[in-house]
Amino acid sequence: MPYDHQSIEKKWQKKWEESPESQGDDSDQDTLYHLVMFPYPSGSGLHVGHVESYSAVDMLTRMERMRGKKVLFPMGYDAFGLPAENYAIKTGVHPAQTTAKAIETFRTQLKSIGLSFDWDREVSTADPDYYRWTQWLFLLFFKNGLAYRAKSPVNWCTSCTTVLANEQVVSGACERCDSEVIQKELEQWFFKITDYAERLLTGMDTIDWPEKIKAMQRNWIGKSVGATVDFSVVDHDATVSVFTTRPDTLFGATYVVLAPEHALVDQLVADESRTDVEAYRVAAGKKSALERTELQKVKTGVFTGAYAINPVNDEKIPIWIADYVMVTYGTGAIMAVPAHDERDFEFAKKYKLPIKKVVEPPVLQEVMNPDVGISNGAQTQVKIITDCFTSDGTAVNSGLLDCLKTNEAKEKINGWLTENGLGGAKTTYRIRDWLVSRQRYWGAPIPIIWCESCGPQPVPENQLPVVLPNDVDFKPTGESPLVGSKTFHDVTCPACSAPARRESDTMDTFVDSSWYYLRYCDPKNDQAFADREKIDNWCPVDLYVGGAEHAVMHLLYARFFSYALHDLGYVGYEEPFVKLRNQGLILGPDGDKMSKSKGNVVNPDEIVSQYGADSIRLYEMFLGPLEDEKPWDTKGVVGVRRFLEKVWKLQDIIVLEPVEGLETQLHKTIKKVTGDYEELRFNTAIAKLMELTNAATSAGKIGRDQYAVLVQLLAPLAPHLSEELWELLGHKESIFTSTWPTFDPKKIVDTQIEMGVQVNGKVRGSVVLAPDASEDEAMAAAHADENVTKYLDGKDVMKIIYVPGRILNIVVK
RNA sequence: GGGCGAGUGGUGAAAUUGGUAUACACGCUAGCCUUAGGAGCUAGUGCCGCAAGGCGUGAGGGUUCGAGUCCCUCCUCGCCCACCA
Repeated sequence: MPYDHQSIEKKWQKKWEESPESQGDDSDQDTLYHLVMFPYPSGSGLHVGHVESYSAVDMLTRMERMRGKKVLFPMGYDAFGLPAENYAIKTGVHPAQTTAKAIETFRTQLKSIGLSFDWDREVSTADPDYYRWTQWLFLLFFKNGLAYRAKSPVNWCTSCTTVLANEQVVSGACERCDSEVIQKELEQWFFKITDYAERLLTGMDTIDWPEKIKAMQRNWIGKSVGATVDFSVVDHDATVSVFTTRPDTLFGATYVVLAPEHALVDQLVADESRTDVEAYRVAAGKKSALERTELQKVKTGVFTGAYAINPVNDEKIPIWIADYVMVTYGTGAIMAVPAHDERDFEFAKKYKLPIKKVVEPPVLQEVMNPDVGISNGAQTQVKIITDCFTSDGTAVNSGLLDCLKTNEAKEKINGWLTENGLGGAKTTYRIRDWLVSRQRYWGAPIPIIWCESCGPQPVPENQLPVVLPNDVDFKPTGESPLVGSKTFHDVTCPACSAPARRESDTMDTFVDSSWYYLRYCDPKNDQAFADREKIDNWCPVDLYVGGAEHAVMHLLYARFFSYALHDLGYVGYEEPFVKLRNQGLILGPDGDKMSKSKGNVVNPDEIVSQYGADSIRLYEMFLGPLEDEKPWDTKGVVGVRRFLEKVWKLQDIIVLEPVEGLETQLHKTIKKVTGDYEELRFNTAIAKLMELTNAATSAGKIGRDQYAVLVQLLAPLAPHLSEELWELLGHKESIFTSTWPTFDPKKIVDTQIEMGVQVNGKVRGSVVLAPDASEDEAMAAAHADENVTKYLDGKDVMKIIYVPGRILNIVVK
């Protein structure tokens, strides 16, 4: 009987559907929560990249369940979002229809690869029963001061006349129509993620995440320790406050720069400079974010005609505006110290501004290698960029700071600034509050009602969800399509009953995905987003797997939500995802990123029908380490398919008694495979299973119980085939109700091992020995090897290094 | 400019963490079988060399009995961030 993947996979998928494996009730003690990033249900269906991460976690989940753990492993859909809405603009087909159809397709595809999701817990963010709680969470944040409304510059597409999210701006242009994106000042809704900047930073020390993701989040949060310094303005009743990380260089400040958008510019600018300053501000405002950052080669600026007083030495220094200073960072103003900052140096040279040296570089010093204890001759050369020195050193020309090292000088000047009420130590963060409102249709409506007299009022909880209306025109106008819906827009104020209007913006879809893993814990609950006990039973998530592209968006937002919900008493922990792993991109066969335009997209359906679900699962895991980028090679699928066929054929050579010669290898395989699965190292686990299969094939026989163990080890990877073989072995119950095999430590000890013999460090032969053989025995064996003795003849043995079981090295002269 | 990571056969990749480099698989070569095969089986396959032997993990140094692995100096590639004061 040949291995017929199609009938086997159909048969078992049907059985799993009819009697899904119990995932345990919510009061179980021995629980794990395995999570994969839920997909956006795109019209093009499941991608091989989805298969990669879902298969990996499915395998670990199946093993843990066989080891007696209750594992929550849910799936859902991140169903709101732009593509469906854009499709509606083009075709008039309602996003709800497009999305529902795509979800159908995804579900069918996911089931076709035999993933053991708990389908009872499936969620969709576009479902009113889901977004009702997204809205509820918005109101929770609103009532607790974590959601607020403010004016802010946002990305504006001139052609689509609509706001774009940062991620929808590609190289300064609209991703949809490729036209220019400019900055526009609009009033928007924000979440106060900045309140959590420090905790989001320090919390990372407690979680097992890839260093790369942590680094990206740290960089995004952008903590910077320094000081503020207040400069009074000559002939004006005004103070310019600047932020600097080098307060120790205050004596070297020779001018002050404000961002063009800085609020004080209007007040300070001298009449004779007004025309120039205005022209510069207009020009800067027109520049896109792209131009302002990428055309950084040339710095430009304009003198305002005003002067500031350096508080530490009473020097009168000019105030400039320049767009190399960002209004959004620090105080939007800097003190320029050209002698010790490259940007200021460049600017000062261009505009002939004075450069004053206040830090002396340290002298050259010899560095001792602490490991060796002797000088290795390496030296640290101080970095001198022509006349600009940016490293630490010793203060000079700095009055009270003279002769102090940079660190000491910082401390001293900060104290002085504080004492004199002129500023002092200050830490800033680069992260900005999260802009969550979108002038879009296909998202969760923001549950706020605007009243002339009462201001923004939360929609009463018993009126949630605020359901998306259907009487809308999707054509972009610059306003949310919801404005056009009379049934939606015109309401009464919940506080005073006066006529009022409903907020017409919807929420960023990242709000939906910031809490979805909580909904899985209790997906049918209509009293709360989830029951606290159920959350605490499963959460935090033990293992989270998904793409690295979400490093500073979803993964940061979800952490913020978790911290906020913790503080408000809704969850019992701060960090939501204890362990995170990123799957590497699967590239096209040509080594390029898969894309429709390149025509190198591999459709998993075709692989499933031709080779089988078990083969595609196994193949994607066998490709290489989960976290690496790997090119797809359809020919490689043949290899794992052959392996499955070999396993299938082993049925023909089953014997009743265990085959002695396979016993050690079997137990070593149990050990290796179990450990590898735990670490998500499926490629080496599969290789080990192949070796065992090859060994059994060569031996021409395998014991019935030995075969059963092999099938069990294979079960998480190739669930359909393993179920079938398990049944053929005479079992009535699913293989996944069986107990995961354990190895016998006594059986993994080799009685004989092959060991290399080196002469002067070069391998010259090998000997077969007991692993605990004595040095004399090892030497005797080595002398019996003529290739070894050839190199020993006529030489004196100086030294013998013998590491039992590892190596014998004979040093001769 | 900053951060993270990687360079091993023709290809995807292994290497018990300092102990016989290239496991496993693809591909390729030869042979067998077959009407045929994008099927199966057997053997071979790092490089140079007829051989003995030599050389081999991006390059060059170092430590060590022994280095893909540790240390130093470089080179190349990938990803992310970037006028952040």
